[in-house]
Parts: sequence; structure tokens; C-alpha cells
Amino acid sequence: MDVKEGKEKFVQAWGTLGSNWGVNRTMAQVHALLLITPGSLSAEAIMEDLKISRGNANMNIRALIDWGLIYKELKPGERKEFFIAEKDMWEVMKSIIAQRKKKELEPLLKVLDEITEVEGLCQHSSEFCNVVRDIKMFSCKADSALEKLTKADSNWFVGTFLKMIK
Amino acid sequence: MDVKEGKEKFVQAWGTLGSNWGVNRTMAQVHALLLITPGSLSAEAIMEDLKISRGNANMNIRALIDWGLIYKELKPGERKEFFIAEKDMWEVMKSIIAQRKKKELEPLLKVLDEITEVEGLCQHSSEFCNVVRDIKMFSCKADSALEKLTKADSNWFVGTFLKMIK
DNA sequence: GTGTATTTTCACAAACTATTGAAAGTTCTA
DNA sequence: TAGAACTTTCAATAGTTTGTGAAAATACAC
Repeated sequence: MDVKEGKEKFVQAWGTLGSNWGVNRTMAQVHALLLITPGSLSAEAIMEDLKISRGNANMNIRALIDWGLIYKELKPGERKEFFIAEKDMWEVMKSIIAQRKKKELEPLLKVLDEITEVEGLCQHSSEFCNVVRDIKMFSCKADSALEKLTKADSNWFVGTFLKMIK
Repeated sequence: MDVKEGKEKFVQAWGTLGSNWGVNRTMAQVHALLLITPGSLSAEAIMEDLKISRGNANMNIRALIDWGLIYKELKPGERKEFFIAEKDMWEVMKSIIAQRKKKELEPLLKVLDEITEVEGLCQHSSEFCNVVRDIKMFSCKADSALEKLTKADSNWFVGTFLKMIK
């Protein structure tokens, strides 16, 4: 396997993994492509490289910008927009965690709060009451841990998090 | 909202959340229903309650058993199988984390290892080399943290993990 | 063994998600 | 303001996942 094959493999693999992670395959591929490209690429170049349509490329580029994983880069004298990936993996990880927290954890907390308001819950159904209470406890803790993580810097991670797993 | 409505809301909500989590909606609903049911339920009862077909109920019940989230319970004198949920939320969380780690993280580690074997990677493409190295570092750390988490007991979590987020 | 209750499988249908490509929109230049 | 270069939108289509229901398999009682 040479470097070119390795790159192709990486792009394909990131795409496949993306779908296991609830991220659209094409979005993950565009991200992978930009990650391993030293400079920036135009929408055109991305379309050609991944053999995808203009519309598809555009939609997924926008989504990556929303997630904070890539940036627009305007070159003087060029009318085209170019895109470049955030290369600091700690930043990449934080963005991904923030998005997943928003999508996966926050709706859960919201529903649990609504249910907790049910009158007489714990008198009428202690099973249900206990389940809701326990889930609430874990999800609140997970939420604050992740909140802290996404606010922290890389050194904090290396320090605290690694100490934890020793 | 009374207790019955609250329960329905919980089952629906857990189902919706499940799909944000890469879990099939019905599987999550069956799980929710069993979680808030004090005793055990037969496949029949689950079908009726959630208005789903026999085949669907059967498939998702099997999947939940695989994940270790529910157990089969055989009642003496009854030919039907009954199912009961694991109610210890710490165990539930560990099972879910273990499954997601297997599905989301392990394939990533595998691909990274394959790519690392590319000859002369770091001579020919330092950008690519750095990206692969950084992703590898983070994912190995995440993997060992989660591994530790799924092996640990609830007290460890309360102690170590909470200290970390303070 | 035979009949009955129950579970499992599987081809097909329905629902959902992603992708395309062409048309509409925008921005810049002269 | 006209026209070129480029970006965005969106209806149609392709692809994927999930659910159904009937038929096959299994387990049990007699």
C-alpha cells in the first residue's frame, strides 16, 4: 500500500465510520479529504475527488462549517470559495462531542424534566419513579462532564482524564 | 399529566432518543416499556402495548437480550416466555457504552492500524501522517477510558468521574 | 407419535434518508 | 444593467433501514 492508496483508504474508512456514528457518509468523506489535504480545496475539487454532485457537495460542506470542522478560505483574486479543515484534533474532538451532546443528551434531559413534573409519581408507581430518578442522575452527571470537557483545553484532558484511567 | 400519560410519554421519548443514538426506535421502546414495568411481560403483551407485529417484537427482544439489557424469565407452569429489564441503571449504562464502543470506536482503531503500516508515510506526506497520529492518540485514550469504565463499579464512577468534573 | 401453543424466519411492503441535476439565486466586473 | 462565475435550493429518484404477517420451525402435553 502506498501513500495514495492509504489516503483513499482513510477517506473511505472515515466515511464508513461516520455512518456508525450517525454522521452522513458523504459529510465524513468530505471531512476526511480536507483533513489530509495540506492546503484548501474548492467545492469543484471536492466534487471531482469524491465523485459526488454539486448539490451534495454543497450541502455537506455547509454542514461541516456548522459543526465547526472546516472553514471557508477566500483567496485574493479568486472568486471561488476554498475550504480548509481544522487540523487540531483536540478542537475536532470537542466540536464532535458538543454536537453529539446536543443531539443525544439534551433531548433526554428535557423529557426527564417533563416527566418529573407528573403529580404523585412516586406515590403511584415507585418502579417508574426510581427509573426516572436514576436515569436523571446519570444523564446530569454525563452532561456536566461533557460540558466541562468541551470547555477545557488539551492540557486539562491529558492531565485529568489520563490520571483517571490509570 | 397523570402517571399513565407519563409512562406513555417515557416510552415514546425513549424511542425517539434511541434513534438519535443509533438504536432502532422499536428496540428502545420495548426497553422503556420493560424498564417501567414492575414485573415481567410476555412477547404478546409487548406487541399489544406497543401495537407492533410479532416478528418485529421478536427481533427486538432478541437484540435487547444480546445487549444484556433484558432477561428471559420462565414462569413455572407457563409455556410463554416472559421478559424483564435490568433495572440497575449503572449496568444499563455500561452495556450501552460497551456496545457503542464496539460499533463506533473499534473499527476506527483497526483502520488506523492498517494505515500506519503504509511505507514511508511520514516522509511523503507529513500532513496525513500527523492527522493519523493524532487521531490514533485520541482514540486509543478514549478506548482505554471506556474500557476501564465498563469494567468498573458504580462507586468508582461516583468517586473518580465526579471528582474529575468538579 | 399427534395436536397445540409458542417462537423464529424471511420475502415483501412501507417509511425514511441521501443524492442528483437542473433551475433559481447571488455576487462580482465592467 | 448585462453577463459571467459561482453557490444554493429543491423536486425527483435512488438507496437503505425498519416493520409486517404468514409460513416454518420448535417445544411441550397427552
